[in-house]
Amino acid sequence: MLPNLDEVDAAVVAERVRLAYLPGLLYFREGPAIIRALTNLSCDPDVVLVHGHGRAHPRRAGMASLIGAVFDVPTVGCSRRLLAGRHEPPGEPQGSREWLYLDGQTVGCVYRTRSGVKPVFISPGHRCDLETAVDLVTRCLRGHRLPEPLRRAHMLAGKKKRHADHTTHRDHHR
DNA sequence: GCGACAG
DNA sequence: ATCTTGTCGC
Repeated sequence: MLPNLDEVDAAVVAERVRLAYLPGLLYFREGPAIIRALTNLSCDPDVVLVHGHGRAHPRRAGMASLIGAVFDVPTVGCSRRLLAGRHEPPGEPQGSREWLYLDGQTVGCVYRTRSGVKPVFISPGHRCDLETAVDLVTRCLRGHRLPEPLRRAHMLAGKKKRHADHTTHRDHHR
């Protein structure tokens, strides 16, 4: 939780993906697992930071937008790569930012979370505006490229996957 | 037709 | 995402 970023709850699930990844259709592939994980949380979050885009999507309906709609919870999208839109390159110093435009609309922000690394793409998902989205990500930074909640989720997911793979590939299962 | 293309 | 060699800074 803010402002210390202490972990107050966590839920991790392991599911086998059924669909191939298609740009713009990530939700169909990974949405189900995310929904299940969020359902397993003990506490309901005030906001969900999603590793993916929100409004910065060809149809303005990225993973963050859809996950937010499912639970009617505020969501913020934060991605490492651009999916749609155009922008000027942000300055090198940490904190430098540029708007992300798509079809004449400002759909996100290209933000340099730390100097020397590629910027991240922040866009509001559900029940959130761009200003608030950038503010949330900013307050979740701890000197790394990605905000702490996403790094934490990544680590937990990796742990879960390694354990699942290990368990599945053991001989004494046949 | 060519390039772009979340995870 | 996953794979994978090499380099850089705390």
